Amino acid sequence: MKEGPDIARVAALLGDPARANMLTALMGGKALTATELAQEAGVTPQTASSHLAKLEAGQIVIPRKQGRHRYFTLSGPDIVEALEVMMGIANRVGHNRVRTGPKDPELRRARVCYDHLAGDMGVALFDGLSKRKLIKTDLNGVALTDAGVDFGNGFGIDLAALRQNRRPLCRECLDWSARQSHLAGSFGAALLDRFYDLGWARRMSESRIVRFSVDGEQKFRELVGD
Amino acid sequence: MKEGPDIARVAALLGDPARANMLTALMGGKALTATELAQEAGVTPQTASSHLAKLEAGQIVIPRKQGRHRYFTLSGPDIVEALEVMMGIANRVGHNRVRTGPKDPELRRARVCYDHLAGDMGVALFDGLSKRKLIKTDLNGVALTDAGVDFGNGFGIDLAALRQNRRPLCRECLDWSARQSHLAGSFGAALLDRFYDLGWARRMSESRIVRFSVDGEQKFRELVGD
DNA sequence: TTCATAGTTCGATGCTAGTCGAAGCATTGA
DNA sequence: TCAATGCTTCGACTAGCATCGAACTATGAA
Repeated sequence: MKEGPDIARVAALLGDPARANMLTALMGGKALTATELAQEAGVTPQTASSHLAKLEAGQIVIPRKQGRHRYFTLSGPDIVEALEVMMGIANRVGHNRVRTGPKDPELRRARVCYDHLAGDMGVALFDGLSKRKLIKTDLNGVALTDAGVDFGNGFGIDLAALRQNRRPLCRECLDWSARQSHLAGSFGAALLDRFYDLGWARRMSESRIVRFSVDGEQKFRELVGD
Repeated sequence: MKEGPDIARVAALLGDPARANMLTALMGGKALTATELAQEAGVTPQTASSHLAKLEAGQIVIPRKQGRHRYFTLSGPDIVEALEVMMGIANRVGHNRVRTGPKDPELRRARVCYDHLAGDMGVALFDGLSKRKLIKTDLNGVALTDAGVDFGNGFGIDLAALRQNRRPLCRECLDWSARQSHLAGSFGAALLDRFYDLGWARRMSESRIVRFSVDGEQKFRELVGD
């Protein structure tokens, strides 16, 4: 190939299993150390180090030095978007991982995936909104229905503002614990924010766990029509 | 890696330069034969055949047999989306190709890129809309401004309908001939459709060339504020 | 039938990239 | 100063994969 890489270079960086595992781990939004990423990817620290060097050189991740740790984060929302789209493709064509997800039951139940709700409750949210016909899925993906727009506005979400953003309102994100879809996109993120604001749930510090209050979970169940 | 591939498998398929070239060629929306794709990728037919077999096995492309030709198309809009996102990333981090694009001057000037306008006129459209402040670019990408919404509706585009779709309204797509951005997304596609409807331009059959009428080009120039 | 074209399969080659063990820095804490 | 921890560099091994020449199949045309 005389012509340089371009897409191929980016895709190749995401195309190694170890690196892909690291990047999906980083989708949680939390900065992780090199050692943590090595564990996530299931490789030795040496190997991880070489992968991280490549990802850094390709500007897929950015490192931040703190004491004797190096914390890594994704270099931008476009990386998350790329990972989400490819998860969708992998899901569509049936390339599914054997991996069943985290062991921690709280993590399996409700956690943050980048900026939206994942885990069993994330899946329940997606299914509930579908059943109530507030979102609909077709060949192209997920979209808000008219009823969904009314619902969103009534729930305190400024849909007009969200639409200003390029980011799609709704997107399917494959849940790596439940292996079903949950709701991503700016609307998915806004919903989680409202859950926080309404006091239904709060994010545990230093972790991806989202913990619902008893009252909040009750309200959540009503919302998803349980 | 004990855990299976998932994203990595998809990304790896897009991560080879020859395959990436083929796929970008297919973004034009036109079905291409194996030989044409071999030329696009700059490899021998044998090599192309092996790549196409992989892409087919990974369900990235779908083949259609016709006479003694095999025509390939992308397996879905999500593939286009993935390619677009990765083009955006490659552009952001400065992984640009040396390749300067097609030689045919008509192709360089105005052509279809999947379903929107590319080439010099595509770039002019993007720049013109930016200059008139109908679209704005920020960290997250491109979005319609309020003025842009008014413009779109006035130009005969049903923005409300477009928003029903999950596909982002606006997206930057890196132009491989001009090496600058042109406007993709559902709004970009709708604009090109309007150009057709208004008789400003028409798509040449069996080619990606978009040919503007004299009058149409005049109107187009006014539109982009030249 | 004969020839030309489109495409694939096979086999050989050569290169790249992922992997890890061992050793080397660097930072922190005692 | 010494030890422990986090991370990287070096070197060696291996496997996989892209690549192409050559031969083969299939479709279509003369």
